Amino acid sequence: MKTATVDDQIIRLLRKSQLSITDSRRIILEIFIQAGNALAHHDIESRTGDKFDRVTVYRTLHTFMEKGIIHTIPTTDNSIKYALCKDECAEGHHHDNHVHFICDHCGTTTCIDEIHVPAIQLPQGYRASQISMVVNGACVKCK
Amino acid sequence: MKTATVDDQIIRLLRKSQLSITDSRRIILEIFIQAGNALAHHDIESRTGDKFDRVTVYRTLHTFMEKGIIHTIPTTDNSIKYALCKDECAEGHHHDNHVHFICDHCGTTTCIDEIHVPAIQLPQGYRASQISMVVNGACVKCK
DNA sequence: GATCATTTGCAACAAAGTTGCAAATATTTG
DNA sequence: CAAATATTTGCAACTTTGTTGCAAATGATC
Repeated sequence: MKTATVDDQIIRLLRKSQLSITDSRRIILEIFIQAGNALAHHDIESRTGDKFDRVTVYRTLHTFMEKGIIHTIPTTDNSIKYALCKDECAEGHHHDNHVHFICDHCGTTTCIDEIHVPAIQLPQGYRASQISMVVNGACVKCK
Repeated sequence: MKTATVDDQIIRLLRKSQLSITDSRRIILEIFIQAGNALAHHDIESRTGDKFDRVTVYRTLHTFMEKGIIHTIPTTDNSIKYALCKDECAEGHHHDNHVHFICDHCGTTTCIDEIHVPAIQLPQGYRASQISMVVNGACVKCK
């Protein structure tokens, strides 16, 4: 069965992150995997309905962040978007060195893994720890 | 007098944007000019005290955005930061093609005008309208 | 399967943002 | 310059978003 495989994958990921296997974590991870793109807290809430308390969703997202399972994408619309990390993300230390695309029409936010953030030369005195690049425009569907 | 000059500058800017000259607009613009870096809604509110209603600050920022007087800087902490645009910004159409720096220690957000966002090659089908680059790290003061 | 640690839901709250409407302030016009 | 008109502001009420403490429920361990 196909679902069983995804479920195995999820359980392995949670184990690896030293998290106990709970319904909310399983389901929220599944939502991320099925979505394939970045989701705001709100998106997750509307997808889980009233299966979980709002607070649980907040806490689950925080936990996933701490464990390096998801990462945030900066936006200008007062809504943090979260996306699944690739395997290289260590605990509390993200390497999401890829470009993010936000469609102005449908709002879909995608990680463009193929494209890395180009290096830049900062002025004297600045020290960079993280660089992120967000591209707005029209996505493949909305073009 | 020095203040008179700044005030003239502000009045000219508001006229140019076809906005009526009101206290809130004058004072909020002055705050931006004096700050020299990006400010969140909250920062402005704490600087104006109870001189204006909270709603007025929201509306003033929206108006400035529409008129291309300020632009937003994407952040991952659920707080939109606003910064003054350079003159090239047309109404509703921003060209803030520079790199933004957010200090992880003091939170100061600055526009690094000297450094332009490097061009990137998006995959087939995507069309970019705006690219923004945000660098996190330690600023000159906090290094 | 009992014990212990962790997670969840609930309630109550704080903060952030929005909307409609009347009063106040700007701008325009005679 | 003052009256007429247009715009902006403050207030009240509300929605949405995010947080915290604590008891009950669930998961892990032996």
